[in-house]
Amino acid sequence: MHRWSELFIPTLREAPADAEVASHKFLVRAGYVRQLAAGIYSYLFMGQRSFNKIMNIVRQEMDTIGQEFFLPAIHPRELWEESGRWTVMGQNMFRLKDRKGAELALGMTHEEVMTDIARKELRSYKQLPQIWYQIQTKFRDEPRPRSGLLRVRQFIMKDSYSFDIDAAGLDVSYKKHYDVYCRIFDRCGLKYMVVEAHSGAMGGSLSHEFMVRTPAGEDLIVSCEKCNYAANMEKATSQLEAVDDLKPEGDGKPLLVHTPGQKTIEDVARYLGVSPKNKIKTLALMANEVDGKSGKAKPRAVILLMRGDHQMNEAKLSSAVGGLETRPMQEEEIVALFHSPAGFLGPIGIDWAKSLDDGDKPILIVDEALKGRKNLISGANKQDYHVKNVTPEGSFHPTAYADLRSVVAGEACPNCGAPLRIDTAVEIGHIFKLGYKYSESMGTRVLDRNGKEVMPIMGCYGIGIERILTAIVEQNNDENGFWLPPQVAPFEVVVVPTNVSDDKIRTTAEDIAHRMEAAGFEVLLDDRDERPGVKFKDADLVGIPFRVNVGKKVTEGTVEVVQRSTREMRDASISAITEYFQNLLRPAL
RNA sequence: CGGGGCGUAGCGCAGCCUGGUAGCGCACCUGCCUUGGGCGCAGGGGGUCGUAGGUUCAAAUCCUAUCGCCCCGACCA
Repeated sequence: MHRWSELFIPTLREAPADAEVASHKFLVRAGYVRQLAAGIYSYLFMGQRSFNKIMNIVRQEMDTIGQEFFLPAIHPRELWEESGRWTVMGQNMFRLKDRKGAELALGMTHEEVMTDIARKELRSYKQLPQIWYQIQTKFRDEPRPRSGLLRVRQFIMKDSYSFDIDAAGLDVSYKKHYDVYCRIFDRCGLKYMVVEAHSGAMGGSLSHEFMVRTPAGEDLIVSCEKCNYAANMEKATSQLEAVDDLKPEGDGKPLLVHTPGQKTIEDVARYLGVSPKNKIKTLALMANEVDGKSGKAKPRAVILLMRGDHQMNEAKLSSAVGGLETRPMQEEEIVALFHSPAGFLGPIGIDWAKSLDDGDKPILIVDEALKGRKNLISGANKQDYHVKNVTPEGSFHPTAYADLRSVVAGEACPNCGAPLRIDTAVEIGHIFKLGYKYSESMGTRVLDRNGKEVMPIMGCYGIGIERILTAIVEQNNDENGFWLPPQVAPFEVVVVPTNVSDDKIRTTAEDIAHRMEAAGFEVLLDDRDERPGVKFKDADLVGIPFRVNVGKKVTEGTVEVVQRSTREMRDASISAITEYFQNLLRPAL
């Protein structure tokens, strides 16, 4: 029997001053967690019970498609050098040395370790497919931990990895994860959405994120009001309304116009009496290209053209340039390439690369929204001058077209045309087709049915355990506290005798708690000698979905059952209390 | 890493400007009282004022350095 009087449930009347988001405030106030350092938390009794229940759900569902492992948290440097991520991960990886001076890292994720097992053990297509998973602590030295448990430096993740003989096999493993993730989040009582995600620079072909809408979220997701279209901001697109092109002026060839002192898009558009939609925005960047052979970084100019009223999206840019790092050009670099000061840049008159591999020539990437447009206005690469009659493919030739533009709320859904909305959200799960990256770099090979050596194709799949709890709290709270669904709550029912000095009330509460526990319910008996108000406030705070008030009505043979989420209160018969909760919590049985 | 803010009792805060050896509410302990929404009364315990150095007869208070935490931004396969 769990007696509140004997447990450590340190509830607080006030939240710590540095807690901002609801889940942080309430998980601390409810005595679930305590902070040890920035982004590092201790999980106390109530928190740990809840995490255990969440992990059990994850484990049960994952066991239907995969096998549970438990891998080390400490990894040798050499392993991460093989995949190339020892350097790629940079400051985000916690690193340490052992007494002999050997370098180690705390695992941020486990592709390397899993792949190491795979390459050493897997020999034949007959051993595939495999899905291996674990529930393990991950370490990431986040530049800025924040929002309580939402962005931390040590956290629990369920991560799994699939190995398949071919892309069709990966499709199956991927789909299995997709379905299992839906079941897991459904069982956790979450309202979530699945969005197409930016698959990164690592050659991944497909990726979905499982997102929970909440103001506390750090990610932006775009979704359609009408159809089921949903995508990460980094991936989202929209239908654009057609724009009327300007009429050609003069002979239709590029025409120099004097625009003294007019530098910004708005200035120029106003000065020339046109819409920014007919103006080309020129963004000048430098990318750091790493030479495959020498390993040396060399700068390469990357110029972007966008419609005047559009905003560039960093992640889309990153995809467009194959993951190269970019930075804005310095003034001297701009002058060197365009022979013009910033503010009057344009694509005309420069020898652009024909492809990304075209020597050292500057790269010109043009946003899809400019494809097919005519008679635009761009800078003239000359102080105080712009050019009219600029037409892609006619006046200049892009290296490539790409989607570079950030979607704006209210634009039309690419599927159905209804308005799109943009919300902040928390990522609770991510599934990802990895492809051959690790098989390739770390040398995993098996023989196919023809006896030929082939690389297995991989997928990786993650769920943030803490984020499930925090997302639920973000979704289910009011001014008094929060409520968890019974499947993930530390207790299903809290039994509250209003006055433990009253023998009848106390013994009835004891009896109810014992009978319910015997019937298989997770019950917390609040046997503290406190005033009812104190106990009710605490009961409301700590996330338990049902409360049984044992009070004066015991003389009538009844108690009150309160549903935390709705505040709905009903009388229930003391003698039939276990049946009451059977119907409520175990309806199938 | 850039910008801002904060470190005084378990939690929330005042005191600092104008130096004189630390206070309030809640929590905690004891007793009485009370028992349906954080009751009441009385008594009590607890703080090297983040740390180190400096100025001064005297530093929570002024100066310097440093550490930590929070927020905004950058970053986040």
